[in-house]
Amino acid sequence: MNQMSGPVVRTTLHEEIVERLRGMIFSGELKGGDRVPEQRLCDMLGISRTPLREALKVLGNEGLLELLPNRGARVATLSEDDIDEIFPVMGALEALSGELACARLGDDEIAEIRALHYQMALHHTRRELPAYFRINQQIHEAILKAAKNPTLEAQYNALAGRIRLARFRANMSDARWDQAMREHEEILKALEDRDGKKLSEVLGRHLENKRETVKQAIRDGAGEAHGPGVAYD
Amino acid sequence: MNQMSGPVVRTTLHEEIVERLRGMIFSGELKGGDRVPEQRLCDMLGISRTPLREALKVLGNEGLLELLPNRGARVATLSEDDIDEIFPVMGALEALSGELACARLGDDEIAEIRALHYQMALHHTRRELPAYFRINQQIHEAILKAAKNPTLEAQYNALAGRIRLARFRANMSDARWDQAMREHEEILKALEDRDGKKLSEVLGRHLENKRETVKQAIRDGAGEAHGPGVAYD
DNA sequence: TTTTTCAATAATGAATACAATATTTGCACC
DNA sequence: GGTGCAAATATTGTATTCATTATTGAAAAA
Repeated sequence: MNQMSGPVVRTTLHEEIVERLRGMIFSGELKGGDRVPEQRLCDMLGISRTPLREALKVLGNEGLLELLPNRGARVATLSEDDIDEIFPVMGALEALSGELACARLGDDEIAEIRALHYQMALHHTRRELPAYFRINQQIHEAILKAAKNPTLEAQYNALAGRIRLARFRANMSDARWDQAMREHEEILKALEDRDGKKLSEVLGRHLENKRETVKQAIRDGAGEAHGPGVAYD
Repeated sequence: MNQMSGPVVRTTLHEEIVERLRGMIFSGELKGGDRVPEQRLCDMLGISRTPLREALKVLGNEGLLELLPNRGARVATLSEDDIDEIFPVMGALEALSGELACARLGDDEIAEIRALHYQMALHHTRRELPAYFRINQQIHEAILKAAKNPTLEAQYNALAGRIRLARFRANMSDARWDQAMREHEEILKALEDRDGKKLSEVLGRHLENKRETVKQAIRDGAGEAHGPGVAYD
C-alpha cells in the first residue's frame, strides 16, 4: 500500500522542476558557469517555459543559479572567497545542530547513526570513495535531522547545496580522508555521550578541514574543460 | 549624480514584484493568513499574472507565503512553535555576526553605530516607539553589515523577515523596552571594546528577550479580527 | 431546517503567442 | 586579417489563452 493515508500529496510542475534542476546541478549534468537554455530544457523535460521559468527564479533566489536580466540563467560558480564566506555560516549552523541533536536525540537515532558510522568506516577501509561519501552525507543529515528543527535544516541545506557546486569529491587526498574518518569517530563518541559542546567543537573542526579540501578542489578545477563531466556514483 | 558608474542596474518585473510584495507583507497591507488573489493583485500592480506568479514562487520558497497547489497562496502565519524554531537559528547567526563584526569593523563604522545608538536612546527617553524601532533595526543592520559577509546577511534577513510576520511592534511593554535599551548599551560597549565574545553573548540575550516579546504578541493577536482588510483598488 | 447534489462560476496551472532584448552572421570598409 | 555596422536569428520577458481544479450557490432530498 502506498500513501493511502495522510494529506494528499500533490505537487506542482514547477516544484518538480526545481528538484529536477537541483539534481542536474548536483550531479554535474549542469556545471558551474553553464548557461541554462530555456527552450532546450523545456524540450528535454517535456514542459513549457512557464513552469521552468518559475523554477529558475526559485533556484536563483537560492543562489544555485545566477539570473542575468535578458540574458538568461547560469549555474552559479564558487570562488574561494565564496567558500570563506559560506563556511563560517555553515559552522554556526552546524554547531547549533550539534547542540540541539545531543539535547534531543533518542537511543534509536544514535543506533541508526552508529550503524551508518561503521558502514562508512568499512567503505573507508576499502577505499570506496563514492560509497563513503554517500554514507557520510547520510550521517550529517541524520545529525541535522536529530536537531528536530526544520528551519535549521532548510538553512543548512541551502548552504550545503551551494557548496556542492564546487563538486569537490574527486579531490580528497588519502591523508585528508583518514583525518576525516578520525573526526567522525569523535563525532560518534560525542553523540553517544550526548556531549553537545564537544559535538559542536568537533563538527566545527571537521568543517574547517572540509573547507580546505573544497578550496583545494576549486584551485585544481579552475578553468577545467567542460568535457563530459565526472560520474560520481 | 545618480548611478553613473558600476554595472548597469537592470531589474526585471518579477524582482520588483518580489520586493513590492515583501513590502506589502511587512507593512501589514497583507496580513498573515490572507489569501493572495492573483488577478486582483495584477490589476492593482498593472501587470500580468506571469511575473506575479514567478514572484509568488520565490516568496513561497522564502517561507513568507504558503503555496497551496490549485488553491493559491496565503501569507504565512507564525505559531509560537515556529518562533521557538526560528530564534535559535537566528541566535547562532547573530552570534557569528557579533564575532565577525568585532573582528572587522572600523572606527568609522563604530562611530556610525554610536550615533545611531544615542539617537535611539533619545527616542527611548521620549517614548517614541516607532522611531525607536526604526533606529533599532538600523543598528542591527549595521552590525550585520559590519560582519562583511553577504551570505550571513542574506540568511539572517530571511529569518528576520519571517519573524516580521508576527508584527510584534505594537506589543512591547515599558519594562521590556527599558531592558532592551540597557542591552543596547552593553552592545555598544562590546562593539567599542571590539569584544566579540561579549557581543555574541549580549546579542544572544537580547534575542532571547525579543523572543518572549514576539511570542507574547502572537498570544495577544491570536484570532484577532482581520479588520478593515486591504483595499485592492 | 439541514444535508446533499450538481451545475455555474471563479481561481489557479500550464501552454502558447507576442514583444523586447541579445547575439550572431555577413559584408563593407580600413 | 581585423573593425564596425546592420540585418537576421535566437533568446528572454511579458501577456494572453486554454485547461484543470476549487468554490459557490441553488435546488432537491432527507
